[in-house]
Amino acid sequence: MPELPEVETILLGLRAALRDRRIISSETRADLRWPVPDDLSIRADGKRVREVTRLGKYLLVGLVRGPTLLIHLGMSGRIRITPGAEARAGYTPLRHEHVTLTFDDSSRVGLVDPRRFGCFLLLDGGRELAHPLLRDLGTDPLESGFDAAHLVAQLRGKRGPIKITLLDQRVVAGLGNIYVSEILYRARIHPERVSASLTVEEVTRLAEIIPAVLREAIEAGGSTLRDYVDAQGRPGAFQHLHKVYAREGQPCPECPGYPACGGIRRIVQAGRSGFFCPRLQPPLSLLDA
DNA sequence: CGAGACCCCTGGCTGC
DNA sequence: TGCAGCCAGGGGTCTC
Repeated sequence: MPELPEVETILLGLRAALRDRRIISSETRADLRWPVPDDLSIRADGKRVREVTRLGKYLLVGLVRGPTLLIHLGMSGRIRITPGAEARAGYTPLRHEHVTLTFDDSSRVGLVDPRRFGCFLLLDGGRELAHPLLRDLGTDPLESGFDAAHLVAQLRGKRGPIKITLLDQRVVAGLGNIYVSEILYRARIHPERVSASLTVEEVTRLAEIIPAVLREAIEAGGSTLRDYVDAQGRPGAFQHLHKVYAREGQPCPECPGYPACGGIRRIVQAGRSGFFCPRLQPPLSLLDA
């Protein structure tokens, strides 16, 4: 479900809600992709929140003199925040609310994830980046280290299609299926182009467009296709600004070729749908072969 | 190393 | 109304 813009939007809500809060108790009702650690209460209860951060699509809640909660929302996960005043009047976990934390002001934070592709793990404080799930993550496109030279280096030697390469979290941390289609459309790059065949000019364009699209999406509160809502329960609006995603057969908004061109195309790569304009995103460059 | 198939799981939608 | 089949914003693991 959530890609970087959605996770970032959730992060901002979570950070505001958890500032200086202390965990009073924690409840686990079901396991996610991996079992929720059964020593969660032992290690987390009584600990104060130090900071809430994000790495790619992972949320990290660091606790003072304690572990760091590592949360991934998978395809269908969301965070439910209930203010203390409301929770004191009575609190009922939602269907599929697999983990609930109660804080010192009675507020609750729940992890709701119907498909259970997400995770909720504990990392040792101070050694978070050594964890296998975080160790190999690529650069976050909103960080300063993400620029054209960096992306050129990342794509060097990559023979796979650019769409699949950009989805690889070791190459760029945080991109997902929606935004990759939107980004390649805006960069006028066909999703099947061999990654290493992109010209420096094209990669430079990508390196500018990737953070630009993500920032615009964050500004709009993310994309809601079916069930995404932020930590306060609000849907995003960026889906209204999608140019190609899930628009097969519809006219590309910037292409004069419709209806002769047949409109936006859908292709499947690595089992996932992708969308592009066949005229604005030509399939081959002279460097491909 | 890379690429592809398969798996995890629930729910919404479509077509019969 | 029921049901089968397909699809979904992610990603780990295994095989070749």
